[in-house]
Amino acid sequence: MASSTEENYLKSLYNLANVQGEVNLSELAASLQVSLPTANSMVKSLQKSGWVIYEKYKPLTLTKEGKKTAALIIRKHRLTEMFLVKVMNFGWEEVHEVAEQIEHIHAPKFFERMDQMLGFPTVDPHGSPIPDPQGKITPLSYTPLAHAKPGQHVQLAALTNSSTEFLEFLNSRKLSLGTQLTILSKESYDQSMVVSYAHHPSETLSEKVCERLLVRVLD
Amino acid sequence: MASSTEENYLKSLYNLANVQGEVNLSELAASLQVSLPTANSMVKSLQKSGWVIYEKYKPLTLTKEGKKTAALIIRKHRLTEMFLVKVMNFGWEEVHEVAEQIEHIHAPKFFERMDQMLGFPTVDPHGSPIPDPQGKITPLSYTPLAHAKPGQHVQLAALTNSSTEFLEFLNSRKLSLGTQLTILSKESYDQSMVVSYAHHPSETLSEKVCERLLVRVLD
DNA sequence: CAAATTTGTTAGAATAGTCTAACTTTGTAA
DNA sequence: TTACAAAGTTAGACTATTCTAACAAATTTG
Ligand SMILES: [Mn+2]
Ligand SMILES: [Mn+2]
Ligand SMILES: [Mn+2]
Ligand SMILES: [Mn+2]
Repeated sequence: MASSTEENYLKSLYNLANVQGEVNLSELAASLQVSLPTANSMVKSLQKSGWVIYEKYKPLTLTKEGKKTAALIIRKHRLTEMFLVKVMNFGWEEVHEVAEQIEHIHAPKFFERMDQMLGFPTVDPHGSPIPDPQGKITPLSYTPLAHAKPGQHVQLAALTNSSTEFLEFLNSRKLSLGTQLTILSKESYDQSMVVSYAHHPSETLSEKVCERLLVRVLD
Repeated sequence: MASSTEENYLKSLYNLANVQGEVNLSELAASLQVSLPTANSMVKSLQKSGWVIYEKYKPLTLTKEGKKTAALIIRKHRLTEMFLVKVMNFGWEEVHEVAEQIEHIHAPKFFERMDQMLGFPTVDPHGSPIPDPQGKITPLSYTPLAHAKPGQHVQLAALTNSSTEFLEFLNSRKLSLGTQLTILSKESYDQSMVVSYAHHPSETLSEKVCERLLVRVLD
């Protein structure tokens, strides 16, 4: 059984895994806000437990078991976030910190019951996919708003970043998942976009924001 | 900030405190299932933190701060149990283990929201009082069923023991909080009682059971 | 390529929480 | 009031998780 600490390491490794599925020790240490030697020693111990493949000076890879364990923690995290938003009426900007703790609760039935009460959701409040009970995850293929063309109609489907500040920015603009946008224009100088949506006839979004908004193209 | 381990020690000290408010180290160690030296060293550290009054070879007492901290953890525990039963449809015999973990979550708003969704309950699913947000607890004054007299009408109000086995026994007899009982007779040989209640014209309850059932006398 | 920089490793130490073995104090009972 | 038992303490050790300082390997740059 993984400790909370180990679970957080596995989760970071899973989330950091890029195309190669490889992660540098430095990235891992930075993401968990621990020193390099701390990450180094934990990685060795995760290897002993069979969750990580590690060779001196080489990048890290999760084993099959490690990936599954990580995915199941992410499942608990995202189900919790959905539960907090849908059942307990939290805002999407308030749920991450609580979920960061509740994901470590060992009580299968607790999460099964959440899942059931929520009607077996497939995405969390930020549009990220919820791994299934076997740890399988269906990656969603949305487009960054930044890639959309003027004149297109799109619907906000997910975010590539769910920091509290970003979520509060979206709240301030009344942007939420499902919001339908029309792209009015794109400024070629700074890649900012002018969009319109319900009660907002013209809103300018910076490139940074447009990169972080994932949309479903409607036409 | 107390660690989960420290919180469990405070909670045990609080629950073990007898009339004098004093607890022996052995009781504490037994209740937490740790060795005597483990409890001894933790007690010293709780003293350093100002939660416990301790002198070599003397019984232990919680400080005012220690009592409040303990009561607030118990509050989280009992609110959680109530939430699991009322909102998430768990049985009263299933909630203790989960609450034992969730009581350590640091997220005031999470518990405030539970409280609100539950309509600010004053007792948990086993009839134990829920401390208020200031850590104040209103002790309930119920009578053990064992003290009731034949002919009396009583209502099941709380339990002095909430072990899974006992709760499953009560489930098997369809006994739950609120059940109204009529005492038919008491066997002077073994102190067992014969009672009747909805759809149960005659049920015999052992002395052990009668001691653990707390009732409100209706007439 | 050699130097500089970044990345990763090792050594050594600290804290929290736990244990067993050995010993001491306190309380009980003959 | 001594003797035994129960309760409590100390010493020493172990694992988990973390750190800083010192050093080494790998990578990038001029
Ligand atoms: Mn999250
Ligand atoms: Mn976490
Ligand atoms: Mn309980
Ligand atoms: Mn607990």
